[in-house]
Parts: sequence; structure tokens; C-alpha cells
Amino acid sequence: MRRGILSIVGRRIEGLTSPRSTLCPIQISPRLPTFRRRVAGARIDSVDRLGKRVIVDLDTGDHIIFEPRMSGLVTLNDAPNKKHIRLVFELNGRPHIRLLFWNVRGLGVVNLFSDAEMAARLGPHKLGPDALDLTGRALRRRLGQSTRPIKVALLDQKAVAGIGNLYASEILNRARVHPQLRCSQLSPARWKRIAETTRKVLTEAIAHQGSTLSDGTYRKADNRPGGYQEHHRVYQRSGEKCGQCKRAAVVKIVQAGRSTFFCPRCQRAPKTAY
DNA sequence: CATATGTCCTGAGAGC
DNA sequence: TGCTCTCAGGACATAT
Repeated sequence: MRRGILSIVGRRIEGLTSPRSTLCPIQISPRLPTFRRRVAGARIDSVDRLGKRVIVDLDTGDHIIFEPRMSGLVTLNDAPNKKHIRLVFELNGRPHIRLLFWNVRGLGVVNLFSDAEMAARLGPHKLGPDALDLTGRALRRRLGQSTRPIKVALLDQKAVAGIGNLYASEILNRARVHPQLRCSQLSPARWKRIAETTRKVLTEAIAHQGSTLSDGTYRKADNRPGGYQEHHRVYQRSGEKCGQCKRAAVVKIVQAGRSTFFCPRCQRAPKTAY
């Protein structure tokens, strides 16, 4: 998502509009008139990613924080449909481009933060290390004492930033760790394997430009579907053969109100410390 | 403090 | 242009 919009760097924001919509408004802070005033004329210095957020840094010292969340996108010029385009940033220069915030369910959030607000809201005590930089040591330090199931804990952005529900199941399947194991049961070697697998799975997913699921909402910046869903070994594959061992059937359970998919053959629950 | 649960929202799909 | 129901899930608020 970040790569797809890199061409906005160097442009200035000429306008910001929210298309008229009968849908619920996205959460935007500060409110649109203030937001618009603060970004008007600002030059875009860089585009970063932090966990699941896309961060646009302005020469005014402000930062636009996009949180597309589920079924949301930050994209250029074109979106899966017009109906769910929530914000349009008009940029100067040629060719003409517009930065779009597209969001189906209205769960997306857009914030405008100063440097100080960035540190307070997205600093290290608010957000764990990015999943692509994850080490077994860091993961164990943050979660090793927890009594939570490992799958639930992996979704905690304060422990590690960037793992969503889909990838938590895929990571544990590849690491061969049962999702219901408590964090405190896991050995250092196991934490190391989970961290390595996290980096691997997310790197592959990014290389394939993400996963477009059955609802078709996730798209690359050019509005074409991602390809990683073809590589899912367990996610949304209940009853099908596990993509890893190709023998046992994938099982779906619910943890903390979220679906978890796993392979009972690859991911056995050990009887002793693990 | 740690952990668990409810809540927000729209659209897809199942079942009748 | 059938209707109703369930489910999907990030992050936060609230409860325990």
C-alpha cells in the first residue's frame, strides 16, 4: 500500500474533500475543516509505514496517519468503487494525481498529528516493534509472561505492530505452533521460530501485494487485487487439506471473538512445556 | 496491572 | 428489486 503511493512525495496538497455520502463518516481528527486548513499547501516529504498504518510526513511538521483497517485502502486515483471513497486529497503538479482514502465499513481512522502527538500516540510504549523487524527475544520479552493464548497475543499491537487476524493464523501454521498454547508455555526456541516465521510470512505477503479475500476489498494501489490469498495454507480453508502438510483438514475455532484457522496435524498441542 | 468482552460499520452470502 | 440472519475484524471502551 505504501509503495503504491510513493509518487506523491514532493507534491503539495491543494485540496481535501469528503465526497457526499449517506454512509457513516470515517473517524477523522481534527474535524475536516481544521484538518483541511492544516494540510492546505503542505508539501509531502515522505511516506512511511508503521505496523498497519500509512504515515504521510508533511513539511509543516504534521503527519497524516491513515488507518485503513479492515476493507480499507490508501490509493491513487482509482478505488474498487466510488461509493466508499471517504477522503480525496488533490495534489499539485503533472500528471494530476489524487490520493484517496477508501473504506467500506467506515471503521477507518485518519489522524493529523504533530511531532509531539506522534511520539505520544505511536511511540514505543504504545506500539511494539514492526513485525518485519521482529526478533524472538523482543517477542519473548513482551509476551513471555502472558497467560493469553499465543494467537490472541500476536494480535496485540503493543507487543508487535502489524499482525492482523489473517496473518496470525498463517504465521502459527508455518511455525507449527498450536494457537491455543499460552504464551508462558513457549520456550525461547519457539519464540525465535515464531518471530522468524512472522518476518517471512509478512515479507512474502507484501511481495505478493497482500491478500484479496472473498469480499474483494483489499486492493493494491493500482486497484488490482493482491495475490497472497493463493498462498494461504489455513486461513478461510476450514475442512480443506492443510496447505503445509497437505494431509489433515484445517479446523476453525474462535478466540477472543476472532476466527482462528489451524492444522491439528502440523500444530499439535503439547502436553508439557514447549 | 492483566485479561476478557462488547462495540462500531457495511456488504456478502447462506438459508428459507 | 426477496427477506432475514450471520459473519467479517482493528482498535478502543468498559468490565472484571
